[in-house]
Amino acid sequence: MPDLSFELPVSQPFRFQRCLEYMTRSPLECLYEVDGDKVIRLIRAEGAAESALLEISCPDDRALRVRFLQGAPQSDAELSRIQSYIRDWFDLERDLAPWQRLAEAGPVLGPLARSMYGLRLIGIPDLFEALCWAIAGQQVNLAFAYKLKRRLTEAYGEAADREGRTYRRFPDPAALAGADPGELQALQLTKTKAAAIREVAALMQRGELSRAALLALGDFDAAERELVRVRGIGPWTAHYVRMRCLRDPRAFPIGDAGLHNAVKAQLGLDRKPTPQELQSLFAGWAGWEAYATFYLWHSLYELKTAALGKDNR
DNA sequence: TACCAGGTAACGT
DNA sequence: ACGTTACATGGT
Repeated sequence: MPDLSFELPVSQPFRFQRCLEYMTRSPLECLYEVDGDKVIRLIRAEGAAESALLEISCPDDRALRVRFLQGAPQSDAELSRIQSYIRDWFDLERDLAPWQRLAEAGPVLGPLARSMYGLRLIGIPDLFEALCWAIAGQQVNLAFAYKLKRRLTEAYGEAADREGRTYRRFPDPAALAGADPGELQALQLTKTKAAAIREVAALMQRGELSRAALLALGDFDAAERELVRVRGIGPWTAHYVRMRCLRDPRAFPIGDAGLHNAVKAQLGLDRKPTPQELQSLFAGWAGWEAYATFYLWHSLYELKTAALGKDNR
């Protein structure tokens, strides 16, 4: 196969390694492989007949280099959709300079914004994957959420092998719309989560719910109202999807337990912050709530790895 | 055993 | 429109 590749430019601030650090936060991740300075992922462009295995690297922090390891786009439209997917995944279109200035200026996020310089809000461009990930993650710790995602993916997703490794794609709605509820519960999803995932799958399969349609509403609050109509999707899940899939910079899952823990740690509180405290804290980052949340989430992970490093010494 | 985890629905007032 | 409560399930 000819060496098919393309580049996607990105403006500063951008540090590919920082993004990879975020992406390796869980050894249980099953939808991509981070190998040193590159990521490998199986992707299917919307409407494409076959999936493509892509390798993404970034030698100079100025442009992502994307190489097709398997499969090739069958048309310009297909190539363009793959490019959009990757721009979306790494939030390449965003001008991060205003965020960097804003965050660095304050006492709470200043140190974080400097140590995480160039970290982009890693997205989940596929709406079905984003919703299922959020639903799986409701009220459970992250490790267990990853296990649920892995079981769903291994049971219902497509796989491709290369050089002795297996790469998987999150299941399509069609695969889960008809899934047996008992079978989903056997994966340790609760009844509520199983039902919510089946409902989302059915809606998407019937074309009654799509990322394009949500974005076409032109208003993230309207998109949220659509999402919340589905039983099993509440405000947290809706904001999570606004943040990581719809790319709403103002998404703000204010009830999130991890966010509470992160704010508690950053402010040195002996208790979790109240909603009022969160509101007034985030008022300082108006317009960038999603990035503030993302950086705070990641600060928790850095705290944990720092603690582990100390134990291992 | 109790409590928590990147919540939600149902039901009170 | 709000505040409370029941619920579900693995991890620590």
